[in-house]
Amino acid sequence: MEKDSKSQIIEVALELFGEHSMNDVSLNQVIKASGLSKGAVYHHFPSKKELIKECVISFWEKMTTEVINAPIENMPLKNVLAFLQLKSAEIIEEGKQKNDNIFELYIAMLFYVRKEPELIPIPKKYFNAFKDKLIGCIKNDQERGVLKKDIPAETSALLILTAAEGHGLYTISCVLNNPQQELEDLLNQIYNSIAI
Amino acid sequence: MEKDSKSQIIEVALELFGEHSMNDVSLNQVIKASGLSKGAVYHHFPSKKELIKECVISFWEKMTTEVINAPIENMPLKNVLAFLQLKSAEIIEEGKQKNDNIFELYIAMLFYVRKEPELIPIPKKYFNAFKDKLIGCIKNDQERGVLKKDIPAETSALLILTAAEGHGLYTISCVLNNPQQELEDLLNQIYNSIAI
Amino acid sequence: MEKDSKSQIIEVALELFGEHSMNDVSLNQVIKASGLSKGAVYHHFPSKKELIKECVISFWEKMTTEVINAPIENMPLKNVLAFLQLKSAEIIEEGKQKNDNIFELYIAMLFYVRKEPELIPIPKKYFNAFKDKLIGCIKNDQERGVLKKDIPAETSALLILTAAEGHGLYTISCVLNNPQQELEDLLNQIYNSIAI
Amino acid sequence: MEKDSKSQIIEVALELFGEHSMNDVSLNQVIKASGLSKGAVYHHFPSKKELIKECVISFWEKMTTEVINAPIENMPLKNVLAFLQLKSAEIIEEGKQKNDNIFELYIAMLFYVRKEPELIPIPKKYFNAFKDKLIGCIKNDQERGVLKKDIPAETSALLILTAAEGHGLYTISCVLNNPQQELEDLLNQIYNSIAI
DNA sequence: TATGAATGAGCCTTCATTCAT
DNA sequence: TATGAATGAAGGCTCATTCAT
Repeated sequence: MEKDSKSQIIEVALELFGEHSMNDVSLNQVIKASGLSKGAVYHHFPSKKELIKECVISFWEKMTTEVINAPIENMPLKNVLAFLQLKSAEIIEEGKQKNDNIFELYIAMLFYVRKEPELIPIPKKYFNAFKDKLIGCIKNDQERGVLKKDIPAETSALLILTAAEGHGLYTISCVLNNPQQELEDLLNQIYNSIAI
Repeated sequence: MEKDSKSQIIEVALELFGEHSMNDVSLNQVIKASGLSKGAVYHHFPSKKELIKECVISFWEKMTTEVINAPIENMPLKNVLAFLQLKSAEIIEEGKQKNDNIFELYIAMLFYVRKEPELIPIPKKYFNAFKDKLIGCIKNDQERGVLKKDIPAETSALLILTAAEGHGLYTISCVLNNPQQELEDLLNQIYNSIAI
Repeated sequence: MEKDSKSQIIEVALELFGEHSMNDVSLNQVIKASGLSKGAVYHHFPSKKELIKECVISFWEKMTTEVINAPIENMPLKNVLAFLQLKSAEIIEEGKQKNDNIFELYIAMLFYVRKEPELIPIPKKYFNAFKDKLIGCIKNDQERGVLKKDIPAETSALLILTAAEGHGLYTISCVLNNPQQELEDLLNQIYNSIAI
Repeated sequence: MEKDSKSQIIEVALELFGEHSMNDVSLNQVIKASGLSKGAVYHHFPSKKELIKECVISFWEKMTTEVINAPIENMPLKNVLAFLQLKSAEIIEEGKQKNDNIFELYIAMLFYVRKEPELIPIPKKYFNAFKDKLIGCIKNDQERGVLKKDIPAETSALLILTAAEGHGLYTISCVLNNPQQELEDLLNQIYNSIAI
């Protein structure tokens, strides 16, 4: 079955991309790890570039689904932020234990898109899905009278996202002293600034 | 003079690293661009890795000096934020016109350090210098009664930095619709939340 | 068929190793001489080291078969020694005419094994096959009453081998005046000392 | 003083040649180990080839002096053979403990001369000195009625030398089971065959 | 669909050597 | 005498890719 081999290759490649940098993973490694033959891989993907492209697409699709399925809907923002902290802690911990680093791959995936402009919509979809979910929660809380109504939900959501993103970057570059505490402080300050 | 050739090579390499990704620049390219011979480069740097290391160091030193010399001291925070927006716009514009992208290199430099833990202090110094400057401005404004005194300057500074960082990341990954406007919104919201 | 290319490469390499010293033969030379491409050679051998290893194995296997097939069985020792002299003369002559030198390669092969201890059994097999053949002849002659029975065949065989070996070494280092005469003298003296 | 630097370089080079194979030692290594500068070495030796040449000469001169000074004169052959065994054991032991291998270097030195025929007389001198010493001892013993007079001392000496040489070769190629015992057996058999 | 042998450009690195100072 | 910057050929090796089977 074509489908099987193909998606298996993508999966294996993504795994390797998580362990090393995308640039440092050769097709040979993917081939060896996939257990298939050179010809088989080239049968499914005309070139390495194409394989990577499909990996990027697959990656963002997974991320998007994950966000869409995140049990955030109708949560008070307070809880959402706690959820974010938890996720962050998880990723950091995982990065320490395993050899891979999801966040690093995530950044690489974000960057990759620049070279293939037709792919831009894909991470954008993820980003917007994320932002929209946040906006939804914020608006809910505004309705419930928990958050100030005169601060645009859009900007608040963006602030949460960018701050978390920047914090992640600083974290994996080992520039922060106590990443988890600092993330908590950041999100708290944001929350307090928009809470009634 | 050794100094000349060596620093020239670093300079040329950094330039190339700005145009393509650090990983994609071969020593041959550096050599060709430097106008020197293969042997000459290897005379100054025992390996490509070492050359990159010195480039990373040089990069962060430049960045740190730039921050330290930034005419931010004693500025009201309002102006500092305007200054940040200006800088951001500049970088974005430059990235569009030239082939290089300072921000992408900046991220790569941040990441590189993970593989060479002894280098971590170097970007950390830059980061702290930046944060300290911001904290200074915020405390000044607090003294002057422009900013709320009950919000810790430290966290506010970190919020500005992470939000700007995250915004940069989102910008170069083409995920935002109107980056400059959105940065303005973000910084405004932050400012308003801490202003009296 | 894999076999063809692979063994062809080994053959070509062994030829070159005979002409120059193993160390002085570059993979490029092997590649050029084999008529294949760089990639093809690396497809069959993961590294130069591995190629050399397989050459060493192939060399000793050939040598061993040659010894095992040598028409020495049941010959009187006298004739065997004459046979040895002939072989020696042949090798010396060949070395003078062609560019290669079997004996030099032989020594190199003997030495190589030190760096790859798992290969030691291979030349050892050759050596023992040779010694056993000699021992067989000596014992035969002892039975026939041609050679003294109180001198251990084992040591006599070893004496013949080591003396021939040492003589070979001195010959190719041009230290002897009349190698063939001297070899005859040596073997004669050994023979006489154990003959009745 | 030119003499000092020059002979120091040779000494250092010979040391390295003992540790690695002559081919594998680069001038850079010699330069680094000598503590001198590139230019300095090239001031003394026009090329690597010339340096090696002088090392070869120096090596054989040392060896020759050593033989000439060996306290063998007037010794009964019996003792000389015991002395040889001792020396052999020493070299083997040293090779096991240190990283270097005198015997391997010795062979390389013997071979080297083939490429530079004008050097042939140098190891030849060593070889002849050794042989002559042995001949002297044998003749002494013949006079004293310990050794048979009808066996030419020349051939006996050569037999001892070649057997020892061959034994050495077999020893360092790990082909023998009990090198020291076997050397003793060999020399004993030779001795007995010429003793009265 | 799948195999794996073959290709050749290009990568990082080492080396002997030259030469201005 | 001595320094060390510079040269460029060559070495071992990797890689994406092609293609006959």
